[in-house]
Amino acid sequence: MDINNINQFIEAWGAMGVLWGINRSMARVHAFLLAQSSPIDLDQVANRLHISRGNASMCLKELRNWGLIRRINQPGDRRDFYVIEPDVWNMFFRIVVERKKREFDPALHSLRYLLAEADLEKDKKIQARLEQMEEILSTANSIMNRLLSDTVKSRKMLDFLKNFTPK
Amino acid sequence: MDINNINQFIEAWGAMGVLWGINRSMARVHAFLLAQSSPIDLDQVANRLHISRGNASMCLKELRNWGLIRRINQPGDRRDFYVIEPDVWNMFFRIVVERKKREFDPALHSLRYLLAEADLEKDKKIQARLEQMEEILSTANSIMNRLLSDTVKSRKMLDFLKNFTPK
DNA sequence: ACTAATATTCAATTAATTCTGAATGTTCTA
DNA sequence: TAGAACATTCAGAATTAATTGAATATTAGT
Repeated sequence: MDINNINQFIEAWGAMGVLWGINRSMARVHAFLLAQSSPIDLDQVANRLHISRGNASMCLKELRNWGLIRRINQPGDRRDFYVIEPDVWNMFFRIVVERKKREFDPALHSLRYLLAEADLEKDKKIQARLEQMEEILSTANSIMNRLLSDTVKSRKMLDFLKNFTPK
Repeated sequence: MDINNINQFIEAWGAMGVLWGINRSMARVHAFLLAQSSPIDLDQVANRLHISRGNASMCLKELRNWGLIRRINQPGDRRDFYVIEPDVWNMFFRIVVERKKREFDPALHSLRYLLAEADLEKDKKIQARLEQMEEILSTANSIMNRLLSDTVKSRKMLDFLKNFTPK
């Protein structure tokens, strides 16, 4: 994989990351590590992507929180090195888990809170609408919880759905 | 539903919107319309949420692009009025369709482009990783396309999954 | 315990996004 | 076709988010 292609990939992934709620630097760091086969240290990340060491440090930390990369140590070397999560399937799994936690769960929580606290008696139409929303999100929530508790199960589910149509 | 509860809901929904990539004003306008049972015009939106008429106009336009609200006309009234998409299930459906279009599709496209253009021969490990990513995203893509082409089918699928565990 | 090498934090800066409101466009009525 | 009522656009202002880099912390070797 030559330099130009890696650069192109890094920028494409970076732009895309912005679209789906991961900041640009973090997505670029992720792309860079995806395109490397040996461990990379903080300086290499900062130099290659032309970002500050502080920013690189924060991006690597955040990618680790998402479970997308791993920190490893080389014997006889004090520096921290980073590699991409080796199981690709697991990588997507982590992204879905993280996004559910950040986006979906607060939405459901806020809706439930509203239904519990608000005095909706006066407008049945609105109450019915919000209750229906809660029901749909609850169903989605329990399906996701069941699937995301088990990588193997998720993978089987995806394979199953590939050839399934409800009638 | 009293004023305080509506206000609380609007702000909660607004904050949440930011989390999941819809801007604050747009999410607040959406929340306001969700909590109304009769059609609302642009002035009412701007006044109630303390935003400019220009901003209100853009938010209403964007919500219409997402398919989350409808513009209607009252006979004998020149103003445009807006109501929430009446079918709640359809509302979520629209959100998923729109987010797939904006987030998922460009990701898959950029990955496919890279695989087609890049000279990956030199590093089989990276090539294998990217190909596996493409395969997973392609599978997810075809499942989504099939489901999202048909509201009724989607609904049935959700009901089916509620009680299904792959073994 | 001191020094050197490396990593992290965070206040200040820079960049990106959102919002405003005046200008402009559209549509209806007379 | 002129004017009134309403809607939309978009350049610049205001706000919010991301980034830098100097200060601070951590770790390992001596």
